Amino acid sequence: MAITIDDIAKEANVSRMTVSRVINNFPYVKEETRKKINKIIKKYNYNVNLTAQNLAKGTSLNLFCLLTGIENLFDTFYFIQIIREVEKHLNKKNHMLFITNILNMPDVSYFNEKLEIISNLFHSKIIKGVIILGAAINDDRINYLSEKNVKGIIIGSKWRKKNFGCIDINNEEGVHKIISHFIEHGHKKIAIINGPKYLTTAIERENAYFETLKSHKIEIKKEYIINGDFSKAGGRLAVKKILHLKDPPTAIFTGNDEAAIGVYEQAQSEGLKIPDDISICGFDNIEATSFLSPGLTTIAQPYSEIGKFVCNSATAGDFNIKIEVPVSLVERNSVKTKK
Amino acid sequence: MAITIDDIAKEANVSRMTVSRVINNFPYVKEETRKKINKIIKKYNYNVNLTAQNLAKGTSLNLFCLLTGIENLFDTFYFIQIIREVEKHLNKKNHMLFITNILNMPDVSYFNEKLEIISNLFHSKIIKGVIILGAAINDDRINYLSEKNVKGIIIGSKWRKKNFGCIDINNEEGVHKIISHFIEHGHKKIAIINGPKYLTTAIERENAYFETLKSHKIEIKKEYIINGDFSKAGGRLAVKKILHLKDPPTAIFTGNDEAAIGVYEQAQSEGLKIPDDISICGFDNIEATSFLSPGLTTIAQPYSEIGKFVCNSATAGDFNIKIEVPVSLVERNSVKTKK
DNA sequence: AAATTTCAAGAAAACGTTGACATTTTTATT
DNA sequence: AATAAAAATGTCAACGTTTTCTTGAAATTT
Repeated sequence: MAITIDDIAKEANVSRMTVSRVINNFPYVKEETRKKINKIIKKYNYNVNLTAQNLAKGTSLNLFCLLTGIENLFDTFYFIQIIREVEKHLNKKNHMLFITNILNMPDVSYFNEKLEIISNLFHSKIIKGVIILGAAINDDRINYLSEKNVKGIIIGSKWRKKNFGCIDINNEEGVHKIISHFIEHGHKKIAIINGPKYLTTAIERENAYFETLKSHKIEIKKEYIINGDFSKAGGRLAVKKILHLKDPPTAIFTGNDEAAIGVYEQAQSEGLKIPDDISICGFDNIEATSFLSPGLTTIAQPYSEIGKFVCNSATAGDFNIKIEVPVSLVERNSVKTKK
Repeated sequence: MAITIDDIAKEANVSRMTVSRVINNFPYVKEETRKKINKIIKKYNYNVNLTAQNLAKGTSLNLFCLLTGIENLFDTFYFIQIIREVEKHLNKKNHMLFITNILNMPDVSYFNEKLEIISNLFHSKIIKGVIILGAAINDDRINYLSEKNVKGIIIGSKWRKKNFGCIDINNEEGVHKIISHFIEHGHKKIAIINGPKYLTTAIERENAYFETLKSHKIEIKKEYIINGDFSKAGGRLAVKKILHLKDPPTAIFTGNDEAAIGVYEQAQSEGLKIPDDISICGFDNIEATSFLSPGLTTIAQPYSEIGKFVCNSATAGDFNIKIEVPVSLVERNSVKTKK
């Protein structure tokens, strides 16, 4: 049906091989012949068959599959920052990113089917590897792929699995910077809205909160630890609880920026002024917080750098990495000195 | 390197063909042989080579590529609703959706390279078709792909191109419902914050605004037509302008929901009460507006239905469609009767 | 018991390319 | 002009499957 290399060869009165050389820009083709062949290729709108090419060459296409779960609108805020940067760097290396959506729920129909396809695409060298965002501890998707010897990189998790490298930020460092920032501003009553325990991110941030307070000899109060889920709704709920305490905190560290958005909304809707009545710090520096007023002080993830690491490792086909990148404090206006 | 069908055949002491029959679940293999072969396949973790399979069969993988431009955070709000539904329906038919990000900017580096890859993937039967979201009039990406005889579907645009079908909502109907809704509530001073002229969506909505006002014999005021860009910032800016009019409108139709978010923010930050001081209607019913208070009255796109149409057409390989789906008014609390 | 049908399996070619090697043509050197 | 070197092109097998055709054995019918 479609035009093949043989059709072009016949029309040009040359062997198939000469056409192949032209396609692949190889030397040893007379300029005149090259031009003639190129003209015919244009004329017939011929496309190399990547399938045949791949089979013959034994090489892989420069495609990566980024696995994510975009059901949750707000996860998307974080994912999108990473995706943009990973993509930017991959583009530079002439690689292409495909995003696909598979929730971490093995009982959802098509869970196995889709992962099976990914596995097959990988082993058939159609995709070079998988990049996963938002992986939980014991993530079922990764377990499945790892078992099938699919290789890839996990972004934003310390949980590790055979065949998968991982890259994550230094959460301890970030939390330390936040808590120190609060303390420097005279705060001692510091609450935390933590995240779900199936994320290493949440665990690390919570533990670092404990450690830092301890090292500053500040008493850890149970009432100041609010179980959240890194969601906006969780942020709102947490504020409602905290406000009714006899001795409310003066500062809140929300485990991520999304929860901070909820905190802002609830606090402001209850007539509280930020930062006068309550100081807040987030974590992640997602673009979506740029709409908050006053500006949210938070920890910036080096998105671009993460993208670069992922890209280098992925394009080199070296998935056996474990990288931790540093973070920085972005001071805006949500923290005020306590008198 | 990787295990092939021949390796399995040799180990099982059968011909390659028998293994192939087992892989494809064909008859005429003794149950005993089948079991033996399956065991060996498991043992070696053998995967069919899709590349070879595709070449031999001449078939296509069940993959679709959804092309979008997620640079803009807010476009994402709309895209994600569509993507979710398209995907849901494709899953049901055992097809898989890959999302990839290419901005409609031909001068951006890698523009051609990436589109060329997509074209090749299509012609090599690795992807079955392309689905495009957020296409502009004369969209460069579509022009490129269409020229290369890549087939696909354009969602949310009336602009048509060879090899591409399109599916869109009835914008006239939606606008008519909004304006009528305003008028029924006693409003006659109705402003519009329109969208960029390179989107058929924006043009249709604006034209329908004129038509509907005319048919109701309401004078069209130039000051009530604000040039926006379907963005939140545009919404804010528009409100600033409108407030300083000597004779301000009592109702605002924002061309989409995103702009409505901006309108809410600006209006509320200036102390205006919605809907008491100003009534507002959006368009699209994106999930992100669920956070607005009071709830935004808007036009709901039948996302699920759109997804179904796209899916049916795509899986059938019939891209020669032109579908328009009806919309409905979702009444919430952003419109009040004018006394 | 012979003839027919069904079942189980294999052999060879094909899918559209490229890699390794071989051959022919052109150019440069003596 | 003969020879060597370089350039241009061609041949054939290979990549890992499936399709089509063939063969032999087993089961069924006559």
